Amino acid sequence: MTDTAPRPTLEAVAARAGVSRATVSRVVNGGDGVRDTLVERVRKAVDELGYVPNQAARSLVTRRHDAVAVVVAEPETRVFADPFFALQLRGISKELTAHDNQLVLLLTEGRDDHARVGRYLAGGHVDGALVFSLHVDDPLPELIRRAGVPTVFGGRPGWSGDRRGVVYVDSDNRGGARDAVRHLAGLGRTRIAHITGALDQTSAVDRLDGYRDVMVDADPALIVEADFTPAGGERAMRELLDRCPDVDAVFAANDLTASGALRVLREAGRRVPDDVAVIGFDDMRPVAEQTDPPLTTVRQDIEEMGRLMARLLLRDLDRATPGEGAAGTPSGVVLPTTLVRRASA
Amino acid sequence: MTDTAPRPTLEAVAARAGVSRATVSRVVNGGDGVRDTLVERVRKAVDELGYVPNQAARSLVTRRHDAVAVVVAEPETRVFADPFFALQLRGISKELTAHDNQLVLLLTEGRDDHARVGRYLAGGHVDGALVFSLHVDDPLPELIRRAGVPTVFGGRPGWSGDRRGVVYVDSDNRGGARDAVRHLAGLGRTRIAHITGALDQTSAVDRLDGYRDVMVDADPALIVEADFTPAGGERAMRELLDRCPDVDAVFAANDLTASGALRVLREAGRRVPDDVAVIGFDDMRPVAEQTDPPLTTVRQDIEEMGRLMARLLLRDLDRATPGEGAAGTPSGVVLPTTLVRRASA
DNA sequence: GGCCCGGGTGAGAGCGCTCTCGCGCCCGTC
DNA sequence: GACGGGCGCGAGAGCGCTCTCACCCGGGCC
Repeated sequence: MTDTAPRPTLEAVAARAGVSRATVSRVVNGGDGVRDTLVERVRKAVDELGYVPNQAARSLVTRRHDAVAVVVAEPETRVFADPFFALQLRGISKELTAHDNQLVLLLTEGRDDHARVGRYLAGGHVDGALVFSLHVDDPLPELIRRAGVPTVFGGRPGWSGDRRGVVYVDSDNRGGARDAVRHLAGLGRTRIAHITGALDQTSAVDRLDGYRDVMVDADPALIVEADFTPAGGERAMRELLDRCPDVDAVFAANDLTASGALRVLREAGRRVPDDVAVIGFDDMRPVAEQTDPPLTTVRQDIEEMGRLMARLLLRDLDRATPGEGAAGTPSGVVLPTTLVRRASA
Repeated sequence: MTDTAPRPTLEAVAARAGVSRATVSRVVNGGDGVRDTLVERVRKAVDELGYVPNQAARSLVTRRHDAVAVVVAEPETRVFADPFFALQLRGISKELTAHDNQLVLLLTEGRDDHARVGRYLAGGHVDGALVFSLHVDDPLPELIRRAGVPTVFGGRPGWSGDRRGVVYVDSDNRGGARDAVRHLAGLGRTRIAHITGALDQTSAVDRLDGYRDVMVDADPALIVEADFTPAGGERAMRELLDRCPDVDAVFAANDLTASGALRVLREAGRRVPDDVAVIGFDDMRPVAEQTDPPLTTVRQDIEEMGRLMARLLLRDLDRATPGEGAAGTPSGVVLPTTLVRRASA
């Protein structure tokens, strides 16, 4: 089966159907303005020959690629530590597939790669880009702006540059955090602590803000900075127990952090939730369901985030004029979160 | 910044450098056989104009795309439940990037999608494919064979079709399983059980085989089938305790399964590792390190698997004649595993 | 019955690149 | 100093497609 049978061209189909290349082209691209009998004949020829349009030739003239780049910053290790990434990708993929677009994945690794990505995007190989850029100092957004490629960001971008026309999709980190803390307060807890995420990411900042929204005049000692990792959660929890032995609830910036905190609490002989109630964030199933006790946490619809990002981008691409006259475009879409009650709070 | 400045073409660069298109093309593609002074002039013009070659035009004539498809079967939920997928992708991405190849991600969702993937691959949009196809009855391999696209599989393909010339990369599931079981035996355990994975996947079958290699005349009651999930692990462990209350060690097909088993053991009041030693497989960090006690497990170098797959494919693509005369091609490459000792065994 | 209008079709010009040729020039050789 | 061999370069064709434009033909109108 290694016959390198030359793939049939438009020309071949045209010859077989007894029409011109132009007519075949019309049929292949929708078939408007072609007599039914001819459409039929051409379709038949296409089938018989197993004709598949040459995308390269098509792109050359249309300047359309029907391909979208998904850019993921690797340092975003969080992205690799949990199924977040996979789920988001799944949402994106579904949406793109439904619109016959391909997904070109660009994983970046440190600073050097930014240039590569910038070059690639500027090179006009794809029609648009979906970018996950959650760091505050990320140079990527600026590069992308310069490349002039329609883009939707995943997560509220935290950089300081020109923000006009920036489109992003995020979950309601702040609202979710508020719900979590309110839930703890509703349980009668009064010494509610917060272990933050890495504060160079907007999601961590937003969750902290949500906590503060509810705990308006919280004891500053109840806020400990961590980094979204279990080890960070352990460290923070130890510090917390040391500083505020009377702590009776902890809202952790994510489930991994919560799992670390949980371990330290157990070691310290504190019962969860009786002595200390704990809530996480993300609803990372493999973690949240396996902790002891299972973790109460804030769920976000990750797959839907991906879908939405893709949908927004495609809508943008379909607008004939990619000019930024798109006044109707919302610059940010925020998806709701829900509190998932398990045993830890 | 929405200036749709027409991207410079070879022609433009040629004009600016005062040479012909052909010369610019030569320089852009390596610059052999061009005088240094001219190379210099052309490079300068390229920089000044910010010239980026039009990939579509290039592909049209070279029939090369410098792009590789990565096909992941979605039903492979396992792939989404752990960082396996992300890590493998990372390895693949690194290797492809190093060779200036793009990564086109194809996520399939049920049967209907197979046709889509087949069409895409047959459409000659990519130079090759990396396919994760771990199911026994998967129709994908056959489709791919017919598409005539150079392909490397991730995981030993389990299908029953024509196997000649099939290239795959796998970890040494069988050897790793042997190591795990031998370790348990070395601890003096005699009633060593095995909770299998989903046996329609070759990895599960191979791990079971490895167990059997060591436990040549194992009590069949010690083998319980599960499905790679924590819930499956719980169910299997309960059954096991019921059937063989004297069980003193468990080798679980993966870490998730082990975590489920661990929970049941704790509920049943069995101490780990004192009463029952437990070993997992995969070294899925977020799980293996968070269990109580931390899980002894078999680690595989997942990222390296990805790299290797990409490397094999690229090597294949570089061979001018893609004909299957490649007698030197190993049909399968198996990566070693290592036992990671933690507290559970 | 001639004219015009319009829908359906085909001819042909490119899109931006690569690659084959062939020409010219410089060097080495006798 | 004439000649042959190569190396460096440019001209030009063509990859497979889209899209504009002009053509043809039938029907409605005056």
